[in-house]
Amino acid sequence: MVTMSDVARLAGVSKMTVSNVVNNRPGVSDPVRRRVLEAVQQSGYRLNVNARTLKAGRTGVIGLAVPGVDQPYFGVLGEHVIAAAAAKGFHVAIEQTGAAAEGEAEAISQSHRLQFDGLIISAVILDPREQAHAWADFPIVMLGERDYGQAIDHVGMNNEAGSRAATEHLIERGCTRIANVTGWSLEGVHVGSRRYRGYTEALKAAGIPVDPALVCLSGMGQETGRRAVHDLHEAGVEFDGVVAITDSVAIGVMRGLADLGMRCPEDVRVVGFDDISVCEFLTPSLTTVAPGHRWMAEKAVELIASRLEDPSRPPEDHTAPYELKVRESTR
Amino acid sequence: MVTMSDVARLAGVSKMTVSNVVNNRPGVSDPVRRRVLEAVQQSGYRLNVNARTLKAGRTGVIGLAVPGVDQPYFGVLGEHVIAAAAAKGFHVAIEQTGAAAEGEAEAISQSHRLQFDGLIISAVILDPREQAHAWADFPIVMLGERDYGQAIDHVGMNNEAGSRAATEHLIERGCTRIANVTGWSLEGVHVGSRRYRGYTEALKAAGIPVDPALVCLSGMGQETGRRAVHDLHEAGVEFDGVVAITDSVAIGVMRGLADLGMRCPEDVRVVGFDDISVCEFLTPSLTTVAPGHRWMAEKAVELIASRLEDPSRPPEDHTAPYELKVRESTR
DNA sequence: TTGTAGGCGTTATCAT
DNA sequence: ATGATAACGCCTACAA
Repeated sequence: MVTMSDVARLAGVSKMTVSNVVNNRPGVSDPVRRRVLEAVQQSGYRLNVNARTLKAGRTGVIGLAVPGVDQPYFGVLGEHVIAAAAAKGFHVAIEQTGAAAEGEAEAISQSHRLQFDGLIISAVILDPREQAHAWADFPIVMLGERDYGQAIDHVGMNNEAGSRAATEHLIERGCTRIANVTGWSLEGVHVGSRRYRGYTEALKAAGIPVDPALVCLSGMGQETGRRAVHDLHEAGVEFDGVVAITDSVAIGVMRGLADLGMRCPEDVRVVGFDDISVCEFLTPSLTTVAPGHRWMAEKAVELIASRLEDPSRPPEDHTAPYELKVRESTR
Repeated sequence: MVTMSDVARLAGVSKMTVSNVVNNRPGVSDPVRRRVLEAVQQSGYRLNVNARTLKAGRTGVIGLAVPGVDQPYFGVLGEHVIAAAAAKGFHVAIEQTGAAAEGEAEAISQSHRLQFDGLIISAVILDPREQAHAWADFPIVMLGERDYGQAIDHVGMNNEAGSRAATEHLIERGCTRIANVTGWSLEGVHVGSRRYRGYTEALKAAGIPVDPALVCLSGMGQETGRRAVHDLHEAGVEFDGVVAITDSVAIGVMRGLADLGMRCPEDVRVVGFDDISVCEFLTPSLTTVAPGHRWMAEKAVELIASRLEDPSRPPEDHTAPYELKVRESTR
């Protein structure tokens, strides 16, 4: 490996001067600078970031813990986090939690404080307050939920408002029997319960009673959406609209409708959440709530960076703007 | 930050003994070991991986350079690479190249050799041979293409055979006017030209002439697939089957067909490539070539690991098994 | 079994 | 403007 010392010898200067040139610091005369750059070229020298960060006490790597990058939503999120981090000179190491509590706890407490300058975590299961002891002044940004009691940096989206807007939209379109195909549970604070709340608020505001038969606890995947529709059908439940917890679930729902010969949007209107890129190209294209991925990613990286600069800064809580994208599935 | 010295002082031993205990090395008496572990507990000491790897010259991080994790195919690939790497004790840092030559060259030559133990790169544009000088004995695995002249470790899929199987399948189904919606160019060695070749082979074997009017150079996204269908239609070209270069393109194609009131599979049969998870849930579900993501990911990580152990090992070239998944779009 | 010395590649600090 | 020195936290090699 070519080191600064090698370059220094080659250029006939000291290590320090090489360091100054390589890092574009002032206080080096033009001739010397030229000589050093030439030596760098010749030797093929590359800065050893590891050594640099050892000195700085930083690694330059931000961890991003998500359930799985194979899920389109997290893929898109990852894309934006990587871009935002790159803009600030950070690399991103992606950790997969498998949407399991152990995976998430692992991601937080295990080895990360050792390798990463900060962690952006999209916790699905874990209540991070339970893990508070594990990180103590290590920069963590929670993504996707709120209600962490201001104890921790957080970037969320407005789940209630988004879900409520989606439901109101269906009501405006004339739906009266609107199903909510949501996550695993309505208890606690998580995506499912939040979005369910938005759903019920919209119904109540419109004077429509909440019918438990229309609420499907299904999970979060495509297959679960499909099964939910089959279940509703088999139970003889009538419905003319579906608010799905995510686009993936909505896609499953649309597929389930097709299985049963129900047309979308003529018989049943469907709205999703996330605005993954395939939505626009489905037939029918899928109406959805776009949660401002880029906005969230940039804010999250910003929070990590600012906490590194000032570890004592009080926690901040940000909420991304959302937008309802109306497409054919609710025409 | 708590260092080994701190722990050593606390336990009343030397740094070295702490190091030995922390790394589970033999040659430490039980009482001392216990005392050290206690001190570690009390102080909250964590090993500084950075310092260790500065010494060892390794970081334990493998880079994965892909066009973008927001593309479903690369999301799935990333998922498997991360899992395979984790099984061998590596972290994965994902780099995005944006499918641009600069991005790819950057990913290879710029700073990575400094941070990563190896790089798995899915090069879309770049011919890596042109960059050969840039890495010299840095473990790189090329993903997705072949014909790198055995100069470099490579894990590919059988693009020709897969595409040929897809085309043959359409022929068997009775299609006679089969379009190929492919990448940017038919020249050179890349996914587009490879799969185009498989397409032509199948046609020739069946005695069907290759009609240039049926070959659409469109790009790689959903939108480009849709536009290709519109273009064919506007040009008055008749077709009853489409071999799309990727599932994303195929999804665009299906959407384009819907735009124009053409039914799939009744009027036009469509087959994709990649087997991204949404295929199964589309209406109609999409027939596609599954390229063995997991197999490729595991092999790639294996190659990095083995090259780290033996840098002089000759380059290997592996080809993943593929499988045609027949679904409704070609019924 | 335990400790000491030296160095990995870089940078901050202080001299020159 | 440039250089010498001493860290950063750990590990290898050797000494005790």
